[in-house]
Amino acid sequence: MFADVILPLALPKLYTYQIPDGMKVEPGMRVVVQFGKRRKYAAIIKRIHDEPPAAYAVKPVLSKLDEYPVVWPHQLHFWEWIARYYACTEGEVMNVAIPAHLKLSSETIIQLDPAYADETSIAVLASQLTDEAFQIVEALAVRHELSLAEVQQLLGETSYTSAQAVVKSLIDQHICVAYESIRESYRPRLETYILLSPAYAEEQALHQLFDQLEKAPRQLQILMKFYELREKQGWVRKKDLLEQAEASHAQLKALVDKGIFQEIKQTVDRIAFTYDGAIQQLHLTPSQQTCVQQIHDWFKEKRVVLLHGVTSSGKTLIYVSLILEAIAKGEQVLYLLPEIALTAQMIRRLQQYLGNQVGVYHSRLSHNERVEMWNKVREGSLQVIVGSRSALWLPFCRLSLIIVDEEHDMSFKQQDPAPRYHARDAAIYYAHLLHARVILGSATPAVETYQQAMQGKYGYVMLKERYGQIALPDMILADMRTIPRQHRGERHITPLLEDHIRRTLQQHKQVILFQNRRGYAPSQICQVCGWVPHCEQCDVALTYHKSIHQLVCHYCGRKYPPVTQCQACGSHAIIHKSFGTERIEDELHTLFPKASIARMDLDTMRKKDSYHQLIHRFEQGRIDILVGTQMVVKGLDFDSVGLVGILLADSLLNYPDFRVNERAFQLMEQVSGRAGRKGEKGMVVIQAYQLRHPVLAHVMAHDYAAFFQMEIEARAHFQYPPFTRLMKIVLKHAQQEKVVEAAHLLAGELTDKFPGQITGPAAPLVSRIRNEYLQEILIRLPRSAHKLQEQKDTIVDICNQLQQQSSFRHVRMIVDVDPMG
DNA sequence: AGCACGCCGACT
DNA sequence: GTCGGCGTGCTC
Ligand SMILES: [Zn+2]
Ligand SMILES: [Zn+2]
Repeated sequence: MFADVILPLALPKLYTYQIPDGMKVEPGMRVVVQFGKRRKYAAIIKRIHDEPPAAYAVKPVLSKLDEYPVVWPHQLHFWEWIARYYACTEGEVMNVAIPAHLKLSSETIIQLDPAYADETSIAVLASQLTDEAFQIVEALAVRHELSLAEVQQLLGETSYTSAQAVVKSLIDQHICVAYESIRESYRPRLETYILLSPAYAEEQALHQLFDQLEKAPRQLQILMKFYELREKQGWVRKKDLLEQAEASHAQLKALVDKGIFQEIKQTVDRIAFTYDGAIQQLHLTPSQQTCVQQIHDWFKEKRVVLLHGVTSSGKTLIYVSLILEAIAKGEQVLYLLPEIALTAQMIRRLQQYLGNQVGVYHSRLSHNERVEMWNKVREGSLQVIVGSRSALWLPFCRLSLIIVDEEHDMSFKQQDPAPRYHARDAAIYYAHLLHARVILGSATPAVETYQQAMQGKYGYVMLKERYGQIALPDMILADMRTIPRQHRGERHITPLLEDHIRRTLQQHKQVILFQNRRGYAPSQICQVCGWVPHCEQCDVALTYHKSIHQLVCHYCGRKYPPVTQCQACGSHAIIHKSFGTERIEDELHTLFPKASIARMDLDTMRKKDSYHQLIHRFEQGRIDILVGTQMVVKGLDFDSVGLVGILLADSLLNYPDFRVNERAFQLMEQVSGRAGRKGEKGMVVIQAYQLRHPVLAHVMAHDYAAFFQMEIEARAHFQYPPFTRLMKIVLKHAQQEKVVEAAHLLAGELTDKFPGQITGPAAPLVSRIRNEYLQEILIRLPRSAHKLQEQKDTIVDICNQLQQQSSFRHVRMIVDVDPMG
């Protein structure tokens, strides 16, 4: 029999190995195989068959690593679909899908040849070998074994030749021997427990023991404590006994040596499920009950339901209700959140209703913890998982519901290593495969999602009621031009915002000021109405390039002369403006010298725990004004925020990205949701130049439907999703001329094949990253599934052909299916 | 992704 | 003449 296996590498094909007679394996099990000259990997069996390959000699499966499959057959189908849809290899999918500790690869270990076992024979080598080679021999004489990595370390930076070359010559001279070592890296956690020897089980023997220990009061004390602990919890951990009896290791060891105690090692869970609070009974309001009923009705005919609920409308309780039903039926539920930071908060809320039936899974768990969660989900002993997108890869055995909360959030799309998958979209496909259901939850649904719901492809349930009668905040626009002319450029807070901050602080309430993280898109802007020129073809904001004194479109690369007159109001007052991220703390300090001001962004939150510390300080009221980027929008459920300020809405509105409006609307709506508390109305001040921007009007009115109507028309007119599907090819190379040449060639070939579907090539806004120049090509693909896949495959072929040409071998090409920007 | 093989430049 | 640079191709 033969096994087609997936190797954890970016290889386009499966590889076939022979299964030795008597080895019992199944698809989904990990096996050790040799791949290439020496290296060994843990590969996953995808298919078992009896078709002997004719074209090559087959190598045998060396051993099996699992008694049970670590992934289910349905997962293997899912991986295959992901690889095809997102144009990557199954090996790359495997690499993101399974925990690092289930992925094994061998390392080369070297030893001295037995002929050099004694010191004299080694000493002889000193004169024959290079310094580096002899250094290795000396180290081996002491340590017996070295891995190739250790050799590299030993030679360090002083080495001119690679460790590999030195080792190879030692092996060729028969001074060293090498072998490949592959080891399981998962280590179960062991804890030592203390038992009383069976000999003392009898009462009589026990009495004798107490008498016997009369002369050893410390040991007697330990024995007494042992009884106490055993009585209390039924078992005795060594650690607890030592601590509570205040005993030393030596004293306990004496008892073990005397044969009174026995030590046993037992594997224990790393993740403690220790929620011991009261389990709350779920009470739904009438409108929430109706909502649950509506979801059930939709599920009779639809796989996916969009739950459109304004902030704090109690979406979580709806989820809890559905989770409880699934648990009762013995089924599993996956609850996906866009960011790891949100999982901790959510799990605390869910535990109030579900106790210890909930687990977390995300990439910040330790490698060993991830393996343990993996196994619990596979066995079905854990029914509910809250996690970030990586939780989608867990081996669920009875998954019946996937909840994608904050489904509009673009961080569900994986950016860098392939597969560049969208967890929401992937979850919907996975649910099809498993006959499971999906709930997409959001206050501001993604345009694509809402469109599907409006067309009847998804069920749609709206939850209007605001929980606890929290009123929507008052919305105020502040004109940036009210900053006195002489202070323009140095001041960024309008008199109106300043006034509202002052009043809020006087009422001892807190202020959050939002600043956009994506900074710096230099553009032209009308000073009178705030109009910004857009590309006629792509509908994205044009960027002003000072060096060439031209406006550039970052999608199609088209250049325009600078505008001199506003196309909206006719004014000639056009200026250049960069919507960057200003450090406004100094300004705040000057305006409010007594207020305590803190900043929350990726840079200041880099240190471990600084995030939680800051939140804690804010909750305690020790921070008056919190300035932050996107981080302050997500996740935090602060209670006493009186005012939220958006420092410069234009920085959200002018980014060259076809989704800007969607992003801006979602962000401003979400920021607004932070203002206010139970019973008290909050306030939101939006500072902007473009006061008449349509997105702002919809935000002011909290009118999602109107926003959607406007946006969907633009998407239709400019042929963006959901009316087409997009594919982006990013080319990277250290030399600008090289990427530009490759990009133009590629775009040319693509245009031949798919006329009218290609935009670009063009340099993106950030055109150089880590010493590499970038070029991007955008391709519009049809919506119908079979044509789509066909065209995708052709595009990948064209890319590979170009890559094959020796002059472009070093141009990196990254294919991004359904890109976010 | 490794790893080996193979073909050209600067050194013994 | 050799050593070693890395460009090219393959791995069941
Ligand atoms: Zn104007
Ligand atoms: Zn354009």
